[in-house]
Amino acid sequence: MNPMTVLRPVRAGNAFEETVERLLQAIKLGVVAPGEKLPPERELAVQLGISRVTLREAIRALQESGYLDVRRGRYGGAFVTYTPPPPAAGDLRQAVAEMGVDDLADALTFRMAVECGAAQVLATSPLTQEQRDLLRRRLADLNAAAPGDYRRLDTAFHLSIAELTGSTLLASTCADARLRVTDLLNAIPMLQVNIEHAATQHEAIVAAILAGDPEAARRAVTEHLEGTAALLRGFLT
Amino acid sequence: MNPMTVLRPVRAGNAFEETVERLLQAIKLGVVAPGEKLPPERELAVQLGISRVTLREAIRALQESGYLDVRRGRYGGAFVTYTPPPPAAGDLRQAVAEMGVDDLADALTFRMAVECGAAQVLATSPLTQEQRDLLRRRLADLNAAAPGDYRRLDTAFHLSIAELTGSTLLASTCADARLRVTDLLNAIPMLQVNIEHAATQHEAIVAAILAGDPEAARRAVTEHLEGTAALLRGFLT
DNA sequence: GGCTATTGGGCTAGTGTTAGACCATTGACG
DNA sequence: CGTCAATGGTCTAACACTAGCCCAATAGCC
Repeated sequence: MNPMTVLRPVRAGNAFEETVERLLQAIKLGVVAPGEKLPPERELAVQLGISRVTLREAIRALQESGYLDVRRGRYGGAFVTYTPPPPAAGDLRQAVAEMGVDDLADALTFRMAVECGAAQVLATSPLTQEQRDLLRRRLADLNAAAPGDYRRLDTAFHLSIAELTGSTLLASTCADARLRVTDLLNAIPMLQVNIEHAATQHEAIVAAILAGDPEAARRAVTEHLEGTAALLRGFLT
Repeated sequence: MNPMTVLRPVRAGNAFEETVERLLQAIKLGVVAPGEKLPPERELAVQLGISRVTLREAIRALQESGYLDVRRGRYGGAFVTYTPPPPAAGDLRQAVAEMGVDDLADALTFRMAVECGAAQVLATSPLTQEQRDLLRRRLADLNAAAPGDYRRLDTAFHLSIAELTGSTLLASTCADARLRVTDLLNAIPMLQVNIEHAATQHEAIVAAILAGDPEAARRAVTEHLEGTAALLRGFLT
């Protein structure tokens, strides 16, 4: 048993760095959509389990980087100004290079495993009508998405699969996995063909889950993610 | 998208607590077997990314709890004294009660998803002869295990599946998932029937992976874990 | 039997983090 | 047009954590 698997760093960095990372997650994944604001500092600090001082440092850093617009007074707050930049040629190659070959392979493998696992588990669970409706609604939202909202709603759709399993651990892990490839996904131009192709695959995933067919669910998710993974791996020359 | 999924606590506790937890993982999972010693403090502190002072506090706590025997001087170190206690009647019920119903369900779901995902991914990958041999060796070790070594080698076998995918993230996640049910597994008496049953299932998992059949791998892991999960869920009354 | 490399034990000065209190600003509402 | 509740901005004292240094014990080796 490889000791590095468990005797790895206890903390990824200091509290400030981890907080910046976490807020960036919320922004980039669209948990807090552009134009919306983060919860009040006092509340958010409690949720994140850190002091308000540290939280404020992180917020200031994001403000200076142009992700947030902070306004004082009642009805004020930290408003999200970030919108994913439209991908330009060369962005993808650069994003892959920044990430590093090993980390990319790791991230893709990780995502494949946890998302397939989540879909399989959900397909095995008995679902309430409410849960079925939620899943279908997320899919419908995605299919009706305006171009600027597509990535965010795509994330929401994928994450809702993990969230519906009822496992907080699994949902967090899927969010983490997704985040590790967000910058790469944002660097891929959205072509109409691809969106239509993805829509078909999303339908297959939902159908398999609702039919309670774990194998079909697993296969549909694999196929869906493999498309992106293959594209990105193409840059691992 | 549920904000709680991403706006959750940044840190599980202070550095001391997290370190104790991590070392306990290494000990309970058998990463450091009974009688062996942890790496030297200076080295371990670097690996864990914490100061030696904090590490020493954690080690002292584990020493006082009877997990470690610390000896000074050259050839000294922190030796593992802990061996999993033989399960007694009532232990399981108590362990389940300590954990809490929701956390147990969460942990079981989580483990099911990530281990199935790992097995599926590994079955999809092209494996070198070396990797095939390692997997078979781990299985053989487990089958030849003395009673006192069974759990540790079982853990090693399960984790090697995730490690062989080459994804550090996935391996860590599986280790984490396994740990969350370790205390429960230790409270289950090991019956010869169960061991034989498990051995058959382990063979099926390895066979599916070596055959490159992701679906069979997924099904075999599901079946294997479902046995334990069903048993534990029986205490969720 | 002494030497010495390796290891745990302990100290200190400096930095990171927290909790809590109080101040400043803002915009809706009466 | 003033009030006020909600929010960001700031300060301080206490605590946690770190890096680096030196001391103490131990077991093997010559």
